[in-house]
Amino acid sequence: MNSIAGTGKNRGKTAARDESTLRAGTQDALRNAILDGKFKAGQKLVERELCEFAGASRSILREALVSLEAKGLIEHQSYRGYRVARLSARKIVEIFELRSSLETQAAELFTERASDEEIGTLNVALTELERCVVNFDLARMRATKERYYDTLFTGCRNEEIRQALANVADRIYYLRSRLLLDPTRREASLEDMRRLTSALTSRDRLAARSASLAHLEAARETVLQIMEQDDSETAFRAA
Amino acid sequence: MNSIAGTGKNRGKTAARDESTLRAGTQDALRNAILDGKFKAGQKLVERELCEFAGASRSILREALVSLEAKGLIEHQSYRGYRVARLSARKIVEIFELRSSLETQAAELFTERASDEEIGTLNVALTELERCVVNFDLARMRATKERYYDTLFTGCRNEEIRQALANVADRIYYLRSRLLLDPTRREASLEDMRRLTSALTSRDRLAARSASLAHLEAARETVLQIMEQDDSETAFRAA
DNA sequence: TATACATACTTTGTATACAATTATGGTTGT
DNA sequence: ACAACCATAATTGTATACAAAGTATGTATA
Repeated sequence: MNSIAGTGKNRGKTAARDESTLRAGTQDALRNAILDGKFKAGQKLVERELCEFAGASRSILREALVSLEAKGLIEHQSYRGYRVARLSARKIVEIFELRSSLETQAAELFTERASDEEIGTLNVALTELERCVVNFDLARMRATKERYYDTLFTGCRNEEIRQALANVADRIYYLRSRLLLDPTRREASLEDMRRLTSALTSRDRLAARSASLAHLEAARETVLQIMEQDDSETAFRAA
Repeated sequence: MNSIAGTGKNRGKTAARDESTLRAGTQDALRNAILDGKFKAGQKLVERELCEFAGASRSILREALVSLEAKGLIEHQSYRGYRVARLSARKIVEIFELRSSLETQAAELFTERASDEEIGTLNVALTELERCVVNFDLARMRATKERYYDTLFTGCRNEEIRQALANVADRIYYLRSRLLLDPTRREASLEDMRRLTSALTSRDRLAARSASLAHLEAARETVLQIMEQDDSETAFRAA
């Protein structure tokens, strides 16, 4: 009946998408629910309930599910339906390796293709980031970091890589807040980004590559630590 | 009606997939039709006709289409339906850069994780490849090359990267035959693979990276040449 | 306790209807 | 002949009902 998708209830938290069709809106509503943790990892997704939640008919809902499955956000088993994707420690490592490979390539390409304006944007964002760290302004920090990476991934002038990175980001989105909050990491991360920014600004391809690699390696280590921490029980189970 | 999907008519040409549900079978049938060139780039895909072709109902068919769209094999426009994805020269370059990034990462990881058996398999495949080139046995060459890369992508022990590479391969599948046929490229390519295999065998990460990069760069150049060649008209149009 | 069975529920697939939008082809006016 | 315009057909988007197949669950029985 009444369509929730695209009518405001599920807007604003994460990026707005193409909601020109009901399917796109439904898909976006589900995606947001997953990213926001409304649907938790491993949770069973029952079609009937989702129809109600999204205000969509079954046809539309199922198409949305198929698309989300293709993007790796949910899993499917025959006659057992869909559930929110669960990430084992191994899977997370794999995704980080994938991300590493893409992000490093993006950084390299950026040095050759980005406009001077984009380089300027990076530096502005970095400066703002420094302020945020000092002021413990996490919300602004989050937004600024997003702006920084948006610029980086746009500046590499490769839509395929940008898309793939966006997908990867969605899949490990739920780790983000804890990564940002990690106190030991915060200063080191900033230093990494200073190095990266400097390399990108001077358009030094090799330096950009190595800075990017170092940053990602450090992030990966932090994630693994976090995971060991709450490894004992919840959330993470092998597929 | 009678379901064609998964009943033999569309089997054998390309890899067998999960056909446990009709949807999976339908999706696979369409994918094969696209890879085999039965549906050509840019061709309009009319739902009613596809239903008949795949022997599936419209609901199932549309789900299959949604999935193929997510994988980048077909494009969609609202109220204008689906068509087989068209690749502009720019898009091909982007995909090659994506592939480059993934494949070099795979090669690097292979040097650290592959079993000695896998390294053996690579060397056997390489030897066989040499023979194929001498004998102009293109069919066997194709199969052997597939075996080589399967081994490489499995040996890197990263399912995410393997999957992403499989996707990329699908999207540029139709270029493959022409790449293999290129006479100037064939010897050079073999030399590239000798270098790569040697680096992988000695588990030399850096050498593997640079060999992989060189190989991909050469392949990219060849593709661009081929494209300029038949650039004048058919097939390739900007999105 | 363990097995078998009955039952309810979920998923999968089909068919159908109708609305929304686009494509097509012809008519008209110039 | 040619352009704008309109009526109609074709296609896609959305919704719903129903049947078939498989899964999950709980109960009775050995």
